[in-house]
Amino acid sequence: MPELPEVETICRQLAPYLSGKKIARVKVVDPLITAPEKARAFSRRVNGQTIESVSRRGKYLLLNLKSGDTLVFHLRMTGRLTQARLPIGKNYRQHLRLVLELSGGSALTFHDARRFGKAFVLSPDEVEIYWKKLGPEPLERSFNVRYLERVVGKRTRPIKSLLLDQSIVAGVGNIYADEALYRAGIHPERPAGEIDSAEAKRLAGAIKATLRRAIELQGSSIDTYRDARGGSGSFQNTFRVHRREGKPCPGCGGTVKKIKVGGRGTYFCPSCQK
DNA sequence: CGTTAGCCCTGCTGGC
DNA sequence: TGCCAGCAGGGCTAAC
Repeated sequence: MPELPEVETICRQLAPYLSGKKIARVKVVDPLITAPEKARAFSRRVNGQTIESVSRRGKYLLLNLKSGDTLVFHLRMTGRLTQARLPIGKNYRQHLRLVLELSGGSALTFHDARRFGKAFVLSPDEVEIYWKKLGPEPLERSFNVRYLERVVGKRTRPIKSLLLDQSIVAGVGNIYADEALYRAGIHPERPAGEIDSAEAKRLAGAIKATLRRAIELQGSSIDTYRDARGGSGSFQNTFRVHRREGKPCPGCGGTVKKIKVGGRGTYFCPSCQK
């Protein structure tokens, strides 16, 4: 469930930690994490490489290698990237999936309880193709009212499903879709095409404001999320509706409801969101 | 093309 | 108290 704010937090921490360091050794503890690429092929492309910079695209964390290749991580539900020292301690090995041993005795570890997470390498050509499938970054200018009005078009799917679609906008997940829709006063099941321009304006603003605030608070630490230094975010303390079923809506005092939208647990206030 | 359902995984929750 | 079915969900693919 790490979404844009969580990956951004990790990215900002890892940038100074990893930049300029050399990957001295790769240990693929669980080959499922690099699948379908074989652990050996993965290691060959990463081993000995220098990390030039660290960046983010949507929910993907990117290590830009000197070879021109990009080492891509996706944390999915329970993935964790952590700054570590060598050797990796015994009680640190539960759910350990991948270790990048770095020059100078430091390391980057990848833990993942549910094994949904991914690590893979893309060539410059592949990167270009890959990012084309993703929508704009929600915090950039290109994501605005006009864009939102255009993509809702005459689509019939629920607006929340549209927001979760990474080809529409990159980085919004279940938490921030719920919170942004609440902030915009829009019901998550509203057919996207019914969103008018005033609502589109509110929604674009709500998405940006929600993500910006979440980044300031270093993300939401619910379930297993921790940042690259093992720390917690605090945006979860400001949730208006997400995971607050049965609790009072901070706006009207009514009761927050939980439904399923596109197979995802969805929280909203029936009286504030129309 | 647009949309939806099912699958991958395993720790945790809720019901009995 | 102990057990276990079922839930959680991001992104991909298949199917409609």
